[in-house]
Amino acid sequence: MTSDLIDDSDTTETATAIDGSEACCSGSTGWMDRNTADELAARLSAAADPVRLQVLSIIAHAPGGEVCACDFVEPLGKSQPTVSHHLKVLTEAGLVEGDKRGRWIWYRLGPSAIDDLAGSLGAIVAESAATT
Amino acid sequence: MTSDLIDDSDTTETATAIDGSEACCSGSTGWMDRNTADELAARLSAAADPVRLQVLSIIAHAPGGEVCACDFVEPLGKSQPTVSHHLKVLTEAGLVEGDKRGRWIWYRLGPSAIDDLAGSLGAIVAESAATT
DNA sequence: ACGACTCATCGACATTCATCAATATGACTT
DNA sequence: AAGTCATATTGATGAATGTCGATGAGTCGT
Repeated sequence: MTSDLIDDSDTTETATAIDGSEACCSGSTGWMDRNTADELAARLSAAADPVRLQVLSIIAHAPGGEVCACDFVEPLGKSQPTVSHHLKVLTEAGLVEGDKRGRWIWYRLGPSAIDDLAGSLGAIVAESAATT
Repeated sequence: MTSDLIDDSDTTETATAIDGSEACCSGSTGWMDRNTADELAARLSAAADPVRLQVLSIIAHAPGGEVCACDFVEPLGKSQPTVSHHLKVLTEAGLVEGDKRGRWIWYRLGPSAIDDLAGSLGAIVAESAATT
């Protein structure tokens, strides 16, 4: 096993912070541990849906940056329960926030949540530049 | 319907380029159409998996930016077919590329594919700054 | 208080997906 | 040619997910 062209001892020792402890220098010496991967994957999964991406886009294009929940149903062509479900997923991921004002709920983009997500993605390849 | 506090005529006319034609000014006037959302969601879904994120991270941290396929099995703790499956998904999404050299296949990150993905995500909120 | 309206929840269903064991394919070695 | 090794494919299975109809939980106006 292990192509034997890379003989850096035996594998599996590279993943750090498996026991929950932070990596020493905050930059992390090894590759992404499972806990971090699970967390990032969960946030990415919240965004990796066409309907939810459209929701985010609609909010981003709305004057004032706010959209009433009821105004998603018709443009998306999905039922009200389905839209409600997607808004819940986005909210739990922190990608959007909802303000209940009277009878309506106004949704806006979570503060820098999408940018943070994009940054986390870019950080993976950023490590590559350092190693290469 | 439609909170009637936003009375910009009737909805559903905002989505452009549904018939495949590009938006006029490349900046797109309306929100993301379904085709674009499907495509972005597909690429994001390829990255939205803990095992595949670890694969990307392992490659990014590898000296030379290349990793033999066989060197994923042990660190990931997944079976060889499972790893092969994930590498296929990542390859089809353009996130990684594989070079078959002799008996082994060496994987490296796709050229700027991850950055493009992160950029597409950031572009959503970027539209928001323009509208707000 | 009643009715109308907005949104969330529940139950059900179909689809997709991650995973593995078994097997096939292809490449190098002897 | 036979054997060994690396990777892909197949088939099966259990879990997660997107979707909707029906219903419930609040909120406003009359």
